[in-house]
Amino acid sequence: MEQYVEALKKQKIRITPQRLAVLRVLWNNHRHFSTEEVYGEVKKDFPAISLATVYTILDLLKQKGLIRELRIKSDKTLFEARVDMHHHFLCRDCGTLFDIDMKPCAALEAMAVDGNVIEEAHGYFYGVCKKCK
Amino acid sequence: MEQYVEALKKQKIRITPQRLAVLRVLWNNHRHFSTEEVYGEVKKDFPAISLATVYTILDLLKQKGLIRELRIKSDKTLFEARVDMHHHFLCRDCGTLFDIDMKPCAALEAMAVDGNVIEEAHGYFYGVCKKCK
DNA sequence: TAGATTATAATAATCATTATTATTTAGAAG
DNA sequence: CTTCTAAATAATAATGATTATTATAATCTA
Ligand SMILES: [Mn+2]
Ligand SMILES: [Mn+2]
Ligand SMILES: [Zn+2]
Ligand SMILES: [Zn+2]
Repeated sequence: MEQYVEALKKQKIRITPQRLAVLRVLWNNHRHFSTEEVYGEVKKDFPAISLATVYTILDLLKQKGLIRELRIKSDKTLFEARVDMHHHFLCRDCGTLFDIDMKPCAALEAMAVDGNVIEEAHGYFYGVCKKCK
Repeated sequence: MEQYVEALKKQKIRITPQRLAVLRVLWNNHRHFSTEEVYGEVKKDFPAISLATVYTILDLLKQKGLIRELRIKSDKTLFEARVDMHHHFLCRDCGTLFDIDMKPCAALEAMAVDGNVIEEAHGYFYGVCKKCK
């Protein structure tokens, strides 16, 4: 309860029940959520919340670095609690989406050496997972 | 002229002026195109073409592996002629999008060893390019 | 050259996301 | 604790990229 308040205060974000609820959903479930899914979860405890508000809050939390945005599935944007660098694998058979932890890739170093500044790196892998194979 | 026909035949795709025109745009310009941009280019030589047709053709060419699809910019899908593995950098200042050539990352090997089959790998990098820095 | 199959053009529909705005709320100041 | 102002929310409309529909036209096989 208090950890969410702390996190928002640290980013100088006003404390509202809606924001706490959204943050709680993502931090309590280490999965990848679409906006609609977050909306569905939050509504359980907060039936009056508006979908537009969920969109706004997710965008805010992303800007402040409290959550991360994903664009691996064609249509919908996804969000997750993990903000450390990791990548994603999407199985084209079962549709499962899972995290991939990897060491900093050599390519990143090369870019930096070349003079560019990399602030974000997303590795999106598509294929067939070991279960489906 | 003949190379486009060859490419389509090899994939058992019916030859139509519209398909040749779309393929020509991408193969003659090594850039990243939105669907609207392809549409604009094709219309110069083919004023009667429909935007919906361009969407359909781009999807077909992608399925057949003749072109590649990109989803690094938030809203619009991009397409390009290069189908070999390479990655992309998007500068948040000037908006420039450029290719990054890199050796197969160690992460790919790790995935394969773990039993998954990777069919596609997209590295999306966001930051500030050397010009803007 | 004919005829079945497939593609195109025109247009409507979809649907995720964003914009708008009246109302409500958070939090600072007294 | 109460007041006040800036900011947030709810409700809803608008946007815009993509997809679906369908009548017409073109491809290509035999
Ligand atoms: Mn993840
Ligand atoms: Mn490229
Ligand atoms: Zn699978
Ligand atoms: Zn730049």
